[in-house]
Amino acid sequence: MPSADRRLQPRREPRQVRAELTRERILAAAAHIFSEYGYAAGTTNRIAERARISIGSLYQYFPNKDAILAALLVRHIDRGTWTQADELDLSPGTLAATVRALVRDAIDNHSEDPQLLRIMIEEAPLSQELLDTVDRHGKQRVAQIRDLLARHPDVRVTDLDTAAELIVLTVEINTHKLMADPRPIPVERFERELANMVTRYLHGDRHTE
Amino acid sequence: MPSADRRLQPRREPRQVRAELTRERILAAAAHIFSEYGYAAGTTNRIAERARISIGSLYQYFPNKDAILAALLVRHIDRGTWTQADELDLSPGTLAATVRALVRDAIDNHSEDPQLLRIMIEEAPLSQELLDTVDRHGKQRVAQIRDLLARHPDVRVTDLDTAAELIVLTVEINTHKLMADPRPIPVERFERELANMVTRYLHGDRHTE
DNA sequence: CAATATTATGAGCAATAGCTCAGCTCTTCG
DNA sequence: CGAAGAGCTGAGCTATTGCTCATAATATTG
Repeated sequence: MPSADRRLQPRREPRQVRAELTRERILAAAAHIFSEYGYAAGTTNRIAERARISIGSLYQYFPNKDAILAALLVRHIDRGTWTQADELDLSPGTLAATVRALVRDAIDNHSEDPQLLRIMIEEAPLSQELLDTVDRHGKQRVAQIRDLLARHPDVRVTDLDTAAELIVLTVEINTHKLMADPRPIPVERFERELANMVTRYLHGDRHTE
Repeated sequence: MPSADRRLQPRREPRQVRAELTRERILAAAAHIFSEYGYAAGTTNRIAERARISIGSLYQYFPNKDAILAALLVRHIDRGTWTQADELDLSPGTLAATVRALVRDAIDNHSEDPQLLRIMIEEAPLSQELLDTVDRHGKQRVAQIRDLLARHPDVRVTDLDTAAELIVLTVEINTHKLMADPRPIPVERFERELANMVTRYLHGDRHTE
């Protein structure tokens, strides 16, 4: 009843089932369109067309184009399920297995729609807020891995902070490229070697220090 | 004298010094603008403005916006100077030093303008031709590294193809992220650990195989 | 079955971008 | 000097895109 000039968030909440469905349709369509055309060429009209709704309806659910991609990103982050440290075997002699589990996690979390993911983080003009969200999750993940390294008896690297950062980055990013590119190398082989590399790094050895 | 309707390449060749200078000015301006605004928001008008020439002149040197970025990319690739295998010490016990040289190479080649480089390969709509050029250089680099691994007596990994691919990707991409991000970790530490990781991987060890 | 709230529609506005072209200025050279 | 061609100019055309709004359709409620 008061202030008659809001309209910051188009549509407060969907009240009917129909609305929920439409919202989902938009997101699904957007995922397809962005994935196929990229962010810039993935126009809102194209998204509406694919969702089989009018462009006007689309803008009742999202205040602008960026918000659509933001919703997709948040959804992806929320879905991302990494195995927790307490589900892992930390007894001596199990480092190789532990690392392999981490690598597999990364691959699983990127297998859904690698192309879309790439576009979300590489092409999209992420708002500061979104960037912060992504960053927060990244830092959390690094801290988690750092903690794991600290607990595992087989780990012999000294600079745990750098190691954790390096590992997360390496695993994440190699997975990215692996999924996005037309595989130049079989996934299993790549997975095995990537795990090997990380494992050997963590074991430390006499040649480097 | 014949066919009066070409005009595929605006401006065949600069005949006067002035023209060369203008061309350079455009490229320099474009590098700045793309680097600051990104590809989409780096408009041709902005580039012309920064180069202090008219928009019309710009289009006498480049047929379209993409061509400008293509020129920048080609230039970067051409400039990229990787140390050759025959400049490296391949005697036993030198693997750590060799790897460190490779890592340093990567960092050097990205230190000029990391932001621009990121935009060139991540945001730009590269033509198939350009993609091929990039790809060709990538493959060449991988082959080079594979060869190096095969020659070096300290290398104990068996799957050289996968190893080469993995190393190039890892080093390249870690460097990327390192330069682009507001450093969360000092460069030297990261460089050292990255080199350590690769070195230990190549040495192989008893824990993995 | 009204009356009201919610959801859907799509023509079209405003902004912006890539790019053209008719004509100008400057350089070159006999 | 002066003519011819190389190089430069920038208003503005064309196309596209994100997004609005007046209106209609559908759902809900009393």
